[in-house]
Amino acid sequence: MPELPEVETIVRQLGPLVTGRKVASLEIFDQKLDSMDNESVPGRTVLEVRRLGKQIGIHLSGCPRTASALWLCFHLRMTGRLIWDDCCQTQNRKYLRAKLVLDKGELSFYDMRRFGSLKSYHSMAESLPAGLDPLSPEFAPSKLEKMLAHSRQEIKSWLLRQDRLAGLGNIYASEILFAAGINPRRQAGSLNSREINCLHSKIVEVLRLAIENCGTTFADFQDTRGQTGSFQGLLAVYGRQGDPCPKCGKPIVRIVQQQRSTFFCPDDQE
DNA sequence: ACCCTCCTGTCA
DNA sequence: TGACAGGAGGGT
Repeated sequence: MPELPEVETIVRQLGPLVTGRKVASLEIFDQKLDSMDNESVPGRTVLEVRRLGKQIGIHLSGCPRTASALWLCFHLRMTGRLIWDDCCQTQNRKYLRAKLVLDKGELSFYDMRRFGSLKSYHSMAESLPAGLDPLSPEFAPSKLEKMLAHSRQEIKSWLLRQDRLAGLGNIYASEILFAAGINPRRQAGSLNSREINCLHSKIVEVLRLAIENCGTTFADFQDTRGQTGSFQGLLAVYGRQGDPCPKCGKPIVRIVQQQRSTFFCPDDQE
């Protein structure tokens, strides 16, 4: 499920639930996550929960064994879910990959496709060579213009590059380009100043609106409380090939770029 | 700058 | 049976 708005939703919920709690244990059930050193986690206290791009970082204090603080970083990839106190047994236990047990409550990491990851770092920055967060104050039109300059990559593909902007994914890339009226096949470096300003403002607007709506949910439940987002009701083009374009009424078209679907309106996106 | 792959499941 | 799924690292 997770692009920036969904991850932000999880982080906002998780923060108040776990901050100040003490870690009792970290259980790993999937061999793919075995590189995680779960012995070094018990006894630490949760200091904060933060998002970096699409990653979720749980900041842990030092402990008697190790003085230095630690970041537990989750990346949910396609099907990862972090579920707080799964009392309702809403999730299929078969996909339980790890569990962080606190002095009160527990956080379960489910992941059907097992693309997700859990690793520990001494700082969050080292977890990924991440690009700029599009919701950070540093993200200005001039900055976007510099990043786009000379790139011959198609703008849709460029928007998915986490080493440039960290957090956009396949849904919001299509939605943002539709809102900005920019054809997904345009070369990134070919956008003029007017288009870049528009793109910049739509990136921020679409992400903020999606966060206000707790993200997009396709399957049943997603977030830490098993709640669903509601932004799927506001999607203009994603998954809507053949549906009438909200602006002009002509059919939305689906194309494939780098083996991934892109949805757009050929009439409204030049 | 692309294509494949990692997994498991659903749907046409 | 084959296409596709909200992601991204690795190889060419």
